[in-house]
Amino acid sequence: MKQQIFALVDCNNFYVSCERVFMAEIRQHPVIVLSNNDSCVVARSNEAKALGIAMGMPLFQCQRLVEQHHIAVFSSNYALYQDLSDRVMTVLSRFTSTLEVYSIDEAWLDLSHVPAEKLETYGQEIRRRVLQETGIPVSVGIASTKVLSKVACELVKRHQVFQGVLNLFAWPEKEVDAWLAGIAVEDVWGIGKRSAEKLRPAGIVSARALKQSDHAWIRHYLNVAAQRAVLELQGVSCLPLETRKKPRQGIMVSLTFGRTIEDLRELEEAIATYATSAVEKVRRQGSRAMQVSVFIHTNPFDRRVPQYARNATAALPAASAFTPDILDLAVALLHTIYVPGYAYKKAGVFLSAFQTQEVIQTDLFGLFSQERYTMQERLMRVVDEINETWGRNTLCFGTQGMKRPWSMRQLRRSQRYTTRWSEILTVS
DNA sequence: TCTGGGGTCCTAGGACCC
DNA sequence: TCTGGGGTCCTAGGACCC
Repeated sequence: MKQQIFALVDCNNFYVSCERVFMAEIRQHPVIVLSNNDSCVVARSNEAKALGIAMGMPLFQCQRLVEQHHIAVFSSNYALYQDLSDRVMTVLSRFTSTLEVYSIDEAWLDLSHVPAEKLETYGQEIRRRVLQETGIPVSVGIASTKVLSKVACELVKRHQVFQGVLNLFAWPEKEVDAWLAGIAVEDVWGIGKRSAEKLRPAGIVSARALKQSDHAWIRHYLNVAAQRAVLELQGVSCLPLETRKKPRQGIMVSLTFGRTIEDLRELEEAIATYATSAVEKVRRQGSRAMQVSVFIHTNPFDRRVPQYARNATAALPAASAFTPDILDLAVALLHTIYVPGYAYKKAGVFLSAFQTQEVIQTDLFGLFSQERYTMQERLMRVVDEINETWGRNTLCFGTQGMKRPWSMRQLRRSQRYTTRWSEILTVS
């Protein structure tokens, strides 16, 4: 069988790069992007990394660095990032018939159709096209397995000399092993901090040591995921490309509030808002949900306030993607777990036990008739279309509240340049 | 003062069945 | 004295990922 060729394309500091596309003045400047509520750092430019800003660091912990070095700070602008991601993926799809979109900023391409001696050039061409058509810089790692292509990408980012593309096929194994020795075992895809801690006593601290270990022993000592990582490092492909988008098995919407909430009425608004958004996602993937879960909790970081956390789950009488069904149950569940007197900081709604919309479950009494489903579906389609065209929550349910004073803080969001006419880039 | 959100897969253990 | 054994399904929790 012919050797499969995997190319991983990874957008460099993706969220930062998205902001830079529309703001020439921050292209040479340290930049960070924050998580919801402007709390933690989730993306950093190379300049910001060099200044010592760590991934996941709360903003207040690096506030001084930010001021000292005039670091540009952004709230996350998911509408912008998702749209630019879609454009990047469109460009990539022209280079292969087999594309796996792995995350918002990464994709695997099957390059088995490219002759070995042209791989490097092909990778460079991918980079050039993506940059030219979207403004996003990417790194390309080419190898015989997914894990090795991840390693290649990591090396590209560490060493300027590769100029954005590393094809591991072009290097002797000895050379590759020397590079692997410089990569910590927890930086191997699939090996996390916990597993790395367990590997240390066995003297396995680098990717090279992991590669040279006995995969059967690793399986016994850790688990099957770690075993696959070993085999993949050895060039045995265990993780195939997955091009079919599998429908989600569960859909979660959970957000930290901009401030704490004590009032049941406000919690209802939050739960209703999250439930509405979750069921929208369920409809978008063509499913109906049978099971609804709700959770609320106080701020676990705040030691001074009494803590409380609970969740509740219940099943609907029949699977539904009709917002009022989900909304009613979610709010009812909230009532079963709400206890007054706590300062709630976060809540969430989780929908699961999906069925596809082709399946119609009817019952003896005609409560869930075909007509009823059709009517509900039509109504939801109209609501979705209006909200898509005129912006989220143009049409919404009363329970969601109007002002939503608890909603998240996003003080530094850039314009949604590519998805809202009113926010399009102006040139003066 | 200030600490993200949304997923997947695997495993162990209990319930249940024959 | 001595109290089977194997299979399946479900659930909760752990680990990992971006």
